[in-house]
Amino acid sequence: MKENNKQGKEQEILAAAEQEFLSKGYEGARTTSIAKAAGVTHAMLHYYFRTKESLFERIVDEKFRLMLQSMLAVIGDPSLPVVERLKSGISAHFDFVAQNSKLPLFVINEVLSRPERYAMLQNKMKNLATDLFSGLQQDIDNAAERGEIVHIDVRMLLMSIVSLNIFAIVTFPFMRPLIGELGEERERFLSQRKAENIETILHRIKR
Amino acid sequence: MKENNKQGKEQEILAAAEQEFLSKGYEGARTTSIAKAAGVTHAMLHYYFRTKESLFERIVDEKFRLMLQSMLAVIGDPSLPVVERLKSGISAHFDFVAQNSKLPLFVINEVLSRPERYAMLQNKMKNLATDLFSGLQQDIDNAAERGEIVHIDVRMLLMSIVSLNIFAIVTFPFMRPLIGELGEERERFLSQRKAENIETILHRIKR
DNA sequence: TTTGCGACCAACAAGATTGTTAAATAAATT
DNA sequence: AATTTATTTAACAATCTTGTTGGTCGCAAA
Repeated sequence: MKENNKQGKEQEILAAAEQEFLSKGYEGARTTSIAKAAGVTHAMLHYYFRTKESLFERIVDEKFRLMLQSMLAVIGDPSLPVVERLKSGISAHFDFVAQNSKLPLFVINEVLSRPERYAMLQNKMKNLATDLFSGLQQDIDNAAERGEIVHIDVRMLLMSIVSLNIFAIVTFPFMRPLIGELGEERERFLSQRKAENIETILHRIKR
Repeated sequence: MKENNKQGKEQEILAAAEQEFLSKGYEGARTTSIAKAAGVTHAMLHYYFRTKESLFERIVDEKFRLMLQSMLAVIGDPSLPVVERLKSGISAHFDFVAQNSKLPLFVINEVLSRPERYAMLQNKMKNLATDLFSGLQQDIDNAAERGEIVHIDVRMLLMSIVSLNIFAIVTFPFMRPLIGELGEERERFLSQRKAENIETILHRIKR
C-alpha cells in the first residue's frame, strides 16, 4: 500500500498538484491539500519543490504545451482534401478537449491573471500561426480558387473552431439542462455537439 | 474628496468588491484589498457585510442575473424577419459581452467551483429555454418551412452564438498576436470578429 | 564499522487573512 | 438635554498557509 521509492513520491506530488491546480487554480490550491492527496507530509512537498510557485510552474509549463499542441490537432492531415481535413481536425480537437476538460479554463485563467505570461504565450502562438497555419491557408485558398469553397482567413476559421469546441465542453455541466432531453448523458450530448460544430464550420466555408 | 455619507461607503465597498471579485475570483480576492480600494478600514467591511462570503453573494447574484439577461439579448426582436432578428441579436449579445468582458469567465469559474449552484443556474436556464427560446424556434421553423433557411434546433444555434461571442472577447488579450496585423486595436479586432461570428451563424442556417 | 548523504518527519516560525470586540464618536429620537 | 442608536476605529484573536529547521532513519561507500 505504501510507495516509498524516492521518485515515486515526487511523481505522486506532481500528480496531486496537477489535480489541485487544474480544478482550483493557483489561488485556490493549497499545498497542504496537495501533500495530503499525495500521501506525503507537507514538508516533503517543500523538500522536492521549494515553493508552491515552482511546483505550479512545473504544472503550468506542461499544460501550456499541451494546450498549444491541441491547437495543432486542428490543422489536421495535409494529405486529405480540405473539407475532410477540417472535419477530422475539428473532431480530433474536440476529442482532445473533451478528455482534458479542465485544461482550457486553467490556461485561460492563469494567463489572464498573470500578464507577465502574455509575451510567452503570444510568442508561441505567433510561431504556430506563421509556421503551421500557412499550410492550411494554402489548401483553403486553392480550393477557393477552384470554386469548391469560399474564401476565408484561416485564423478566423480556427478561432471559430476552438471557440465552439472549448465552450461546449467547458460549459457542459450547466448547459446540460438547457439542451433538455438531448443532454441525458454526457457522451450523447458531446457527440451531438461535436457534429453540430463540424456542421457549423463546414457551412461557413460552403460555397 | 471624501465620501462620508452612510450609504456612500456601502456603495464604495460594493463597487470595490465587484472589481476585486470579477478580476480575481473568490479565492484570489482579499477583503483587506477591497476595503482599501473602497477607502474604508477592513473592519467597516465586516460591519456592513458580515463576511467575505455574504459580500460575495451580493456580487454573484447580480452578476448571474446580468449574465442570464445577456442571453436574452440574443433572442432579438420578434417583429423582425428571422435573419434580421438573428443578426441584431448576435450583435447585441456581442456588444454586451464586450462591455462586460470579465463577466463570463467569472460566472463560469464560480459556478464550476461551486456545484451547489448548479441547481440554481440550471433552473434559471431551463426557464429561459422553455419561455423565450420557443418563440424564436417557431420563427425558425416557419422560415424553414418556407424554404428560406435550413431546419435547426434553436438551442444548438444559441449555444454556437454565445460560444463564438464569449470566447472571442475572453481570449482577445492573447489571441491578438495570432490575428497579427488585423488586431492592432481592440475596436478594430472586435468589430471584425463580430462580423465573422454573424457570418458564421448566417451561413449555418443558409439554405 | 562508521561516515556521509539523501529521504523523511514533527514541530515550529512568520506572515497573511478573516473575523471580533470594546470603546469612541456621530447622529438621531425622545 | 438625555437617551438611544448607528457608525467608526484600533486593537486583538483565531485560523490558515507557506516555508524552515533540526534531527532521525536507512543505506551505501569508505
